[in-house]
Amino acid sequence: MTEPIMTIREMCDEFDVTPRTLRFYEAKELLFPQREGQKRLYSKRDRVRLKLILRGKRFGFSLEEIRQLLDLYYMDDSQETQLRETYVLAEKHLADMQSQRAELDDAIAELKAQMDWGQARLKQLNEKQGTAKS
Amino acid sequence: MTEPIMTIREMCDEFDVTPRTLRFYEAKELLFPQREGQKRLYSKRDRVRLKLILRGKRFGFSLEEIRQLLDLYYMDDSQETQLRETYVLAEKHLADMQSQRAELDDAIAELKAQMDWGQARLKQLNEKQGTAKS
DNA sequence: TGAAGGGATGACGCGAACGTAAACGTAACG
DNA sequence: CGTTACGTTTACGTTCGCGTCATCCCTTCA
Repeated sequence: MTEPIMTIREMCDEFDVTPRTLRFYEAKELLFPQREGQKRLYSKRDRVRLKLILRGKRFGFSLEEIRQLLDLYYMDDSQETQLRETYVLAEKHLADMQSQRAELDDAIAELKAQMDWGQARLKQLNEKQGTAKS
Repeated sequence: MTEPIMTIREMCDEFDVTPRTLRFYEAKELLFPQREGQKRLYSKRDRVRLKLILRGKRFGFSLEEIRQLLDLYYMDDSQETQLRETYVLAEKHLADMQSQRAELDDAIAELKAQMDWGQARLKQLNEKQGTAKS
């Protein structure tokens, strides 16, 4: 299993990001690595958060949206109101992802149809050339 | 059915974008409205393209990527090489969307699990308060 | 001891995707 | 004939998400 604590460079290698990016996320309060003197040290918690950050980006969420959602995945025994608000936010997030999934399915189906059409056209072109040459 | 030809404002209302955005897309060669004197007039073709543009954005593609893909949906009887290149591009696009779909499924499942956990915590809190008050 | 390597901290830069303001055209309405 | 509404062009401004120096600070190792 991987080390419980990693340097910034190890993080960069594992997640394929630059040091600049990690420091940037920290400045934006999405990550909170511990310090050993000056140096940043990333724990498993940081790795989980970074994974979620990159996933969020992939789905088109802004860093600010992601920041708010991150608490979702580290819900501790906080106040009920806090927990409740987080839950509501999660519901919206879920709804958004589900609708995005539906749209994605549509888009995939449409694209496939277009590609079938294109393939048919290519086949037609090949046949024409084939007969012309023979 | 909606008018075959629309002004810039009608387009904005229908697709919830600003005039600036439509002109910007035109400058980037994603849209090609006809002109009546100075005024832009948008045909059904433009509406189809705009819909695809917005969809592409939703899935995290850049305007430049989208521009290249748009030809897919209006493949005419162009050169074979052109058609073939477009087809290859489409395959990549499709692969990307499919992997995005898979990731999205994972993310949805994880989020649901987290929400179940949160809901259990909330229930627990309510019960405590309930017994305390009774 | 000094030179190299890894990390930290500003600070400025940059491309994408528009926002916004200024200045102009023109068509219709009272 | 003025003004109101809608559209156009030009151009500079803005936010996001980092990239890219320049400079500094330890640590280590020959």
